[in-house]
Amino acid sequence: MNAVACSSCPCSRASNGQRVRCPFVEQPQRAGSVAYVEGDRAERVWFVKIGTIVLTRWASDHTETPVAVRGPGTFLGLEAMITPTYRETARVTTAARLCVAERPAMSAWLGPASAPARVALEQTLRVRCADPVRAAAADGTALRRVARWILATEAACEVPRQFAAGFLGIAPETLSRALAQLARAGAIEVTRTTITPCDRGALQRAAGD
Amino acid sequence: MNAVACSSCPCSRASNGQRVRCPFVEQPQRAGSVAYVEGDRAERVWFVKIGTIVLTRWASDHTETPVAVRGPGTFLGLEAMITPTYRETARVTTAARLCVAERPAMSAWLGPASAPARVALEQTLRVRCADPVRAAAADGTALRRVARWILATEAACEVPRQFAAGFLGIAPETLSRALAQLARAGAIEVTRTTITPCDRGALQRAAGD
DNA sequence: CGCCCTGTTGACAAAGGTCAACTAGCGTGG
DNA sequence: CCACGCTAGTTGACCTTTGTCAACAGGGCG
Repeated sequence: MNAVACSSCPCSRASNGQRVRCPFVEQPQRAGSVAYVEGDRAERVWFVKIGTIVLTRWASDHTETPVAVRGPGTFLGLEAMITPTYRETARVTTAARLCVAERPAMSAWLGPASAPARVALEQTLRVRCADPVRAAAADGTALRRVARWILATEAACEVPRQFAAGFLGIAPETLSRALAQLARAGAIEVTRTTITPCDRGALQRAAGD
Repeated sequence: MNAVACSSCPCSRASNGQRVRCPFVEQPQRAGSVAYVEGDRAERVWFVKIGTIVLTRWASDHTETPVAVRGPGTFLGLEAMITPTYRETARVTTAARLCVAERPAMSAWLGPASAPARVALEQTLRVRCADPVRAAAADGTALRRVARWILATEAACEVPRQFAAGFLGIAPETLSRALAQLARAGAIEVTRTTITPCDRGALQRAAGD
C-alpha cells in the first residue's frame, strides 16, 4: 500500500528500458469518484499508484455487481485496447493516486499490434471481458441464473453438470431441478449429458427479462 | 467452434509478422484428460485450437471449484510466465486439439521482459491469479465465506459493505450479521466503516480451518 | 446543524443445501 | 461383443440458511 514513485513504477521502468516515453500522467482522485463507467467510450487506461478501486458490472436486472478489487500496481481499463466501450465501472473507494494515458499513446507505448506479447495481452484481455462472473444467491433464484447462463454460454452443453453447477454457485441437485423445470416449460431439451436450448423466448422469460 | 488452422492461428500470424518461430506444437487431447494440475510446476503454456476446457481451483475445504470455461482461440497456463506453479487445474471436457509450448520457448517468443506489452501482460496475469473467485452459497455458510474473505483480502477494510457483500455473493444484511457474529467471537473489530482483524486464529476457526 | 445515505437489527417465508435412494450411460475387462 | 460395475446425474423429503421487507440509527457531507 506504499506510494509507487515513478522511479520504481513498472511503467516508467519499462519505458526507460525501451527508450520510449511513459504515456501516463498522474491524476489524484478523491474517495467516491468514478474513473470510468461501463458502456462509456473507452478512451483511456489507468494505472493505480495508491488506493483501492472496486470494479462492477451491471447485471441483467440493472443491479451493480462487484467483480473485483484493484490495488496499487495494477492497470485499469486496459479493455480500451480491445473494445470500443468499457466493460466495467471503476469506483474509487479510497483517496487515490491514479495515472492516466490516452488510448493512442497507450497503444504506441505497447508497441506493434502484431508482436507476440501484445497478441497474448489482447487475447487475455478479451477473455477477461467475456468471462462471466460466478453467480451467487444474491443474483436471483437458481432457475433465473441457470436460464441466464444457458443464454449467455454457447459452450453450456460442452461442460459436465458438476462443473456447470459449481460455476453457477449451486449444488448439482439444484441444477438438475432447475433444468427439469426449464424442460417442463419447453425452454430447453435435456438429456443426462446434453442441454439444447429450443425456445429462446421462454428462456428469456425464465431469466426474468 | 471451427478448427483453427495454423495459417489463421493468431500465434503463427504473430510469429510470421515478427519473423520468429512459433513455439507451439499441436497435441490432440481426449475428453476427460487434464492438461495441467494446480500446484504442479508450471513448465508449459497451451493454446486451444478446438475443444472446451474447464479451469478449476481447490477451495480451502478441498473441493474443486470451477473458475472459468475456455474455448478455441485462448491461451491456457499463461501463469507459467509469472509463477513457478499452476494456479488452476485445466480439465478438457471434450475431444480437443491443443498446442503446447515449453516455457523457455514461450518466453523467447514473447520478447524482452522489459517491453511494455510484456509488462502489461504479466501484470494482467498476476492480477488474474490473485483475483479471488466470487463466493456462492455452495461454498459454505455466509459466516465461513466472510471469515475466509477477511483472511484473504488485505483491502477488506477499504471497500464499502455494499460492495463487499456483492463480492461475497450475499445480501448486505447477511454480511452485517456475519460481521456482528465474528465481532462477538472476538475475531474482528467492527465499526460502521471499518473491519479490523484482531484474532487470526478465531478467524481461521470460523473459516472452517 | 440537519438531511440523506449506508449500514444495522428484527421477524418471517421460502429457496436451496443436504442426505439418501435410485438409474442411466460409459468404460473396462472377460 | 456383451456383461458388469462404477461414476455422474436425477428425484424425493426435510430442515437450515439466508434473502426480503421494514423500521431504525450513525456518520458524512453540504
